Amino acid sequence: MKKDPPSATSDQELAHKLASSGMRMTAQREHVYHTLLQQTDHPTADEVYLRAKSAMPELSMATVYNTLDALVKCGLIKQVNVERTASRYCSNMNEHCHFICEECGSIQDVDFKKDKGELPLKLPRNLVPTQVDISLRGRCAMCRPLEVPKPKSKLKRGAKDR
Amino acid sequence: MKKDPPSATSDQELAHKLASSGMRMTAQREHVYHTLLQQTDHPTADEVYLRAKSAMPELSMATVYNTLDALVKCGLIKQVNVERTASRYCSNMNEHCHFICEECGSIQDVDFKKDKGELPLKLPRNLVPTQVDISLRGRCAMCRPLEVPKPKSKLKRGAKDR
DNA sequence: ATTTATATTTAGAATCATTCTAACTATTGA
DNA sequence: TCAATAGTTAGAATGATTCTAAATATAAAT
Repeated sequence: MKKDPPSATSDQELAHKLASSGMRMTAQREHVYHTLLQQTDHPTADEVYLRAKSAMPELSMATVYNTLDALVKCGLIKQVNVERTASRYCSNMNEHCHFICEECGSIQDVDFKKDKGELPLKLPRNLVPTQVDISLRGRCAMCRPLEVPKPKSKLKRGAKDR
Repeated sequence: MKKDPPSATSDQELAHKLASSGMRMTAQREHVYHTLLQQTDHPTADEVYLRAKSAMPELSMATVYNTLDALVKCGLIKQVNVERTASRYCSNMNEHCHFICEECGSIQDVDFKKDKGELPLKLPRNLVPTQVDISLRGRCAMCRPLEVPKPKSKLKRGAKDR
């Protein structure tokens, strides 16, 4: 539950990446970025705004949008569009995809396997994708009614449920 | 270029699928559906509205939205959300995914291979996806600058830069 | 340090896709 | 033929995002 203090490494990375895209390091950008690092759920711009505003009350929504754009352009965060509702933002920059719970709307990261081969697609030679987005839909563990395993005749079920 | 006349088979399928979802067959639904079948690009609701309206001028935008919803619910069309802009609609009901051109915005269908194995994902056992969406981004054949073949060592580089 | 140029922030207005509302019309079934 | 239900319509409302223009901060050049 304890949150890390703003780490020098992430600040340096931020400053560096911003600079290499010709952008300046500002208090707002630093703060919004740290807000994103603190909770690795997938907040909307509005949620980022509310969280960040509590420690920086003058912060505006417009700045949050500008900053999120800037961070996406620098390659520090990802914009996640799995629903038709508000965009969500993700500070996990490892290659991964998303599982969206149709019940509660939560989003979880799903990693690729190490030896990710080719996708099973009939992709014409003249189409060269630079990016692949995969999203999965279903019910998360919390929302799925617990499956009652078929009772095995010999074992007593549920012993460890207590 | 010639378009097929409304086919009896598709009308029957429409009537049947609507009925089995407790919905009625109406002139507007039939017309919107045929509009979608005529051009297999991936029109937005607005584009469907404009195309359909030309032959049925009293048609309203609200009805187009209602109808597209109804058709999606019946399993006759798919809603395609690859951009943050307006939803697009697709009458190709084969399992497929989409290639979006970052240059011109066009969308092409990409089929899965027959023997589509497992996706290369580290999917926790407690997550059971009911739907998988894959979208690819890149430049389509039209927009990709023709690849200049690598100059062989004998040729003077830069000669053609003049 | 002071000035100048440029980037950033801000509040609020504007936009765009979509959904909602409420009155009207069409269809179905008693 | 009448009542019940479903569908259509125009326009208002909504929600996320972008735009605007003025104010402020930062960096660069004297």
